[in-house]
Amino acid sequence: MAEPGKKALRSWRRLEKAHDLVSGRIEQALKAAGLPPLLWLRALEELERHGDRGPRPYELQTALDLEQPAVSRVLARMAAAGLIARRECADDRRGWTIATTPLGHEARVRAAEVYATALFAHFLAHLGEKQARSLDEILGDLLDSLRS
Amino acid sequence: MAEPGKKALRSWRRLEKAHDLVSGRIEQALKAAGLPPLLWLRALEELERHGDRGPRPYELQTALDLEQPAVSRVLARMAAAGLIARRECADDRRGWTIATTPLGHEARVRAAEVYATALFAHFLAHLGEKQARSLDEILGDLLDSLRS
DNA sequence: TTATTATGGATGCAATCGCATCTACACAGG
DNA sequence: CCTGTGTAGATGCGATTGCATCCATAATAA
Repeated sequence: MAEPGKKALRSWRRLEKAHDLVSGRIEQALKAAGLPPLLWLRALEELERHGDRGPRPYELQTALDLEQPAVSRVLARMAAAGLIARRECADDRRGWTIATTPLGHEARVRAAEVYATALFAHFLAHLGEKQARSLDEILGDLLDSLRS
Repeated sequence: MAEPGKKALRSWRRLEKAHDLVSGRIEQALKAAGLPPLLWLRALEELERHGDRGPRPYELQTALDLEQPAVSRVLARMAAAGLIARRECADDRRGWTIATTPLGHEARVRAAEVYATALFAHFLAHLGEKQARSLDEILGDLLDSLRS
């Protein structure tokens, strides 16, 4: 193939920079509001999605795309903070199921709000309708291609 | 303003994921080749750009977009690895100028090669010419808007 | 049953980062 | 010359991560 082209190379640098800037600002907004980091929000959202019987840690691993030790520690911290609770798992005594506490639910609601606001302020507000659609499509194709 | 729109929201998720996937793979390629991480490569490239009289640490800070302590430590590690050398700064005895060693130069060349190959394999090869141009433009506008 | 292997989770260790702080030198003003 | 303020860098601390390892239980097979 011919030279990658400067535009293409530059697009990667820009993607990196945009990611760093936006996620940095969102993280900062959460911290400023006295809320847990994005990762915890993701975990709480994933819990909520599971209905009555909370998921097992290993299920979160794929959903959050983390290494197993990372999951173990995040959950330990969240439990220590009172946002989740360990529930005995009847059919497998090695593991446990994750239950959201009322405190955890409240944190999730507030964090989601702050997150949405920050994401809008630091990303969505800077994109036109057409640009957003185009970006979504290009990145969707890219991800498909990367995973195949 | 109206609802952000699902496409727009999704585009952020996708940008995050694409960034994580691609940078993860590049980092992995460097490690597999026994080479230092991306950050070191960035630093070495920045040094090369400076010509004869190497830059001061604080100059790298803005170029690499790092916190000051991070710069201090990266440079300490790179010096320990023999890739750079501290040179006394005649006109300011608080600081020093950074000099690339032959070893550092060689590492930069090899890392740049691996980096380019990995970036192509894990990013550029998955983008069409038109998509790359569009991505570059959208992200360029976004960054301009974010920084203003 | 018992031995083997696989799997869910936890933990020890080294490396790294953000934040606050600290030291040393520079550059004023008096 | 001396004192106060600013700036270049380094360092201590707590938090987090990746990697390897370890423990306990499950599942399978002999």
